[in-house]
Amino acid sequence: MGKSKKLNSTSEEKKYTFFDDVFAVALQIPKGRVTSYGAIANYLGTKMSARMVGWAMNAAHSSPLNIPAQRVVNRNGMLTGKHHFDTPERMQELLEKDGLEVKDDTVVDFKNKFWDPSKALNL
DNA sequence: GCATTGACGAAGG
DNA sequence: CCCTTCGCCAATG
Repeated sequence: MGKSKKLNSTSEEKKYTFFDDVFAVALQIPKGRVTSYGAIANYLGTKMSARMVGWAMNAAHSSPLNIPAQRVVNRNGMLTGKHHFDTPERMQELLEKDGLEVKDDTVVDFKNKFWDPSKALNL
C-alpha cells in the first residue's frame, strides 16, 4: 500500500554528491588551517573542476550547515571569495579568529597552513 | 536551447 | 614575467 513515494520533477531528488562532498570536506578543515579549491577537487577526483568547488561554496551560503568557506582559498592562498561573504572583511576576520594571519588578502605562510584533505584522510 | 558567467588552475605566448 | 586561452561543470539569462 501506499507507495506514493513519487517525486515530482521539481523535487531535489538529484544527488549532488559533488556539492555535498565539498561541504563535508570544508567542515573537516581543522581550525587554523586552510585548503584550496583545487585540493578539494583533487580529493574528489576531479582536480580540473576546481571551479565547481567554488560554486559549491556559493551554494554553501544556502546550506543549513555552517560552512567555513573562509578556510577555502585559491592555490595562491588568496582570499578570492571574500566578496561573497556578508562583508568582504568577514572572511579575513574569520581567518584571523582561527589564529591565522592574513595580509594583502592573502594567508600568511599559506604553504605551512595548507591542509590537504587527501592527506588528512590518510588516503 | 544556446551564450555567458563564475569563489580555479594549469599551460601557452 | 604578465596576459590570454582552454578545460571543467553547473547555474543563470
